[in-house]
Amino acid sequence: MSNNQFKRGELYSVINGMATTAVARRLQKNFRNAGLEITIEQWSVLYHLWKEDGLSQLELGNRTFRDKASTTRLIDNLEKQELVTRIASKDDRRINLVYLTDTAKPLQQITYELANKTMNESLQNISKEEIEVVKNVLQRVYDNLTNKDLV
Amino acid sequence: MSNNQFKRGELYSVINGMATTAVARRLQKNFRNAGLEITIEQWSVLYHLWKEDGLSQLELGNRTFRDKASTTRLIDNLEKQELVTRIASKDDRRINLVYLTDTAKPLQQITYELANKTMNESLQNISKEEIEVVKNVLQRVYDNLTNKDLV
DNA sequence: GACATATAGTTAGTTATGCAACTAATATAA
DNA sequence: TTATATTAGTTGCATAACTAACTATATGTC
Repeated sequence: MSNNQFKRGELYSVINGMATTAVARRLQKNFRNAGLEITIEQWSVLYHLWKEDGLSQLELGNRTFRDKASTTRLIDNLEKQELVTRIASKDDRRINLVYLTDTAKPLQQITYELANKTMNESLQNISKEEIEVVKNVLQRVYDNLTNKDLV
Repeated sequence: MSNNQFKRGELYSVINGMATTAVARRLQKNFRNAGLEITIEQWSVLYHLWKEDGLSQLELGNRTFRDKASTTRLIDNLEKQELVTRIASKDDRRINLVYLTDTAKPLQQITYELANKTMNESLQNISKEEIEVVKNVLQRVYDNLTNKDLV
């Protein structure tokens, strides 16, 4: 069909996404070593709230590539740790708007630094041009799989 | 420190590995649509056994980038489905060698086809050269994070 | 041989994932 | 305005991840 076939022996290493998994693990380790109790999944939610506070659960799910059930539990856990609060929208009471608490705010600076540190560790000896190609290709892969229905 | 910093706004999309996640989800969906009951994680183990049957659990963990606890459960589930069996090594009874059953064998052909189909769907309009760059960079990222101790 | 150490695998505990079925609130149509 | 459909979020169920503590077997040293 397409002409872009991986050799079979290489299929798994690509699908597995070992590199991105390793980056996530390293970031988690860097959080833990700094005494931060949050998971990277929780951080991914906080990250988007620091950019724009008061998003709905559905919107947070979209931005972090999760379904709504996963988003619900993640926010449950963030609420348990008192890092966010749910506030029902005045306009539409089906919607929960998620807001950062004062506890969450000081985490922004330190976690950004740890994320940058992690990226530096990951990207040693990799050129800006290569990074651009990777980002671009991963985005196109993502678009290939989400912008059309399953055949 | 390094000169390869992502802009903050781009950090998450890279760390999250959205593309590889999307590929994994699509492969899972393609399995399900074909009536196959296995998860992609289970498939990743079968994949390595089809290449070389009778690996130890530890070796399977290494090849699929999992720790031993995760490998144990995955093989528990594969055994429940009667796709593999554990046989204690004669030489060292600590070691479980994992073997494919006759039930697993016919899955190889169909799952390889579905994996190739998934890769074709994912890699539409992406050139061989770009794919080479991505594979190379991801490998180097992985090496950066695993070939040395945490700072 | 006896004791300490290392290794392979298991188990417990916590978090996270996805799907499917459900509730509650809103929007649409008759 | 009442019945129907859609939407946002929750819950149940199953799988999977990692860490830490554990068991059993092997190895190494005295």
